[in-house]
Amino acid sequence: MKQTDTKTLILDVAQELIQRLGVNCMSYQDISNSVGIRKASIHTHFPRKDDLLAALLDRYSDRFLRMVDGILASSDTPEVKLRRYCGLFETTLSSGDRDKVCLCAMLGAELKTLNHPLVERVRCFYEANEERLVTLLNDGRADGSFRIDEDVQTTASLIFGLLEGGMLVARVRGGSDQFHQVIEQLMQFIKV
Amino acid sequence: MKQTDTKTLILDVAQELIQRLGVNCMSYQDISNSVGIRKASIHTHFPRKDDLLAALLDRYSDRFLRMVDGILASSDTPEVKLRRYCGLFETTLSSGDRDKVCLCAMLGAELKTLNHPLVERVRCFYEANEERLVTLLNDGRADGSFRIDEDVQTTASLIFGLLEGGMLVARVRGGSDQFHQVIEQLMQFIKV
DNA sequence: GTCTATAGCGCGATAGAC
DNA sequence: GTCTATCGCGCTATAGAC
Repeated sequence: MKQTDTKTLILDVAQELIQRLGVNCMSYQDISNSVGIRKASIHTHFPRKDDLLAALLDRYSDRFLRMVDGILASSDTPEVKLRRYCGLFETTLSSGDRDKVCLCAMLGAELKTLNHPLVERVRCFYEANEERLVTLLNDGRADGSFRIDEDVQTTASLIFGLLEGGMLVARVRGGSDQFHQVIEQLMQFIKV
Repeated sequence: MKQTDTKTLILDVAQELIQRLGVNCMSYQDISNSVGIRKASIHTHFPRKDDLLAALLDRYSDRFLRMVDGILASSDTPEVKLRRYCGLFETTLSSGDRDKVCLCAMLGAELKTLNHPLVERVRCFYEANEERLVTLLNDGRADGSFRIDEDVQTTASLIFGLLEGGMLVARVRGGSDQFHQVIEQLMQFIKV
């Protein structure tokens, strides 16, 4: 049973700050205050800010996609699987101070301020999610639970865009409650 | 015939910078370089940065909602009106360097870094848009062109969330082409 | 690995001449 | 209204002691 090391604590705090404020309002000083370490010491673990962001994105992407794959591998029906997938985004929005969005939603919005290696990571996260959605939608179409016309990829883009982008909008209006209803209506559109 | 004054030029450049990079990467120095004026002179027109942002949001909101009201007041069918409304967002994404999003989409993402008077303006923009959408959807339901179940307000939130939030996601994947297809599929969901 | 100290830069904002 | 000059701050990053 290993205790949480400093590196992990730094990543935890950085992630929370970005999810709330954005990458350009997350500073080594802010992390320093929360972790209880001097800001110069952070450079021991992550020499440059891009190193920290790359490590953070890799960790986040791994964790998130592992949860998604867990859902896909379950024995649930496609409809339940899709609901559970949407639930991942709902949980992010409603957890803690209720003002956190997906890490890659914030980074996507601030994409033009990121360096190339980070841009690629965000893009990969989006693509990986849409790939999983395509699989899920095809399964649901095969067993007759979803009514999807021709272009499954576009439907996947629609769903992901609504979840990932819509949570940024939902936060402005004040809530995960409204976000939940929107997702429910999306399900009605897709269900046969 | 009045020529474009400095104040307008400053707002134009500031808007472009925010739509591309976000509010926290828009500086008086950047504006200075593009407008061809020293950065100290900008304070003559907008003493504090929040003054500039407030004026910018008011101008943007007025212009955008005037276009929306123009669409609503036209003699088009509800379906055409909705397509034209979606077109406003498509145009933003495909104009210029193809990497601009709605001003209030960026500000919504960075909401937690804004001061209260600005937060209210973003919130009002969202509400005003959803109000117009509710009207449009009710019209379409009345004349039988839209098949919407019970909760028109939720459908409006869904559409606005997909347009406003989805354009942030679409920009990452590379395009207004994909965004256009997503909107087309949304129309298929809504049409009777 | 953590600390103190500091370099070097960009930022928003102000003062005062023209 | 625009300019030059400057202040004070926060930022990323580095150097060197412990």
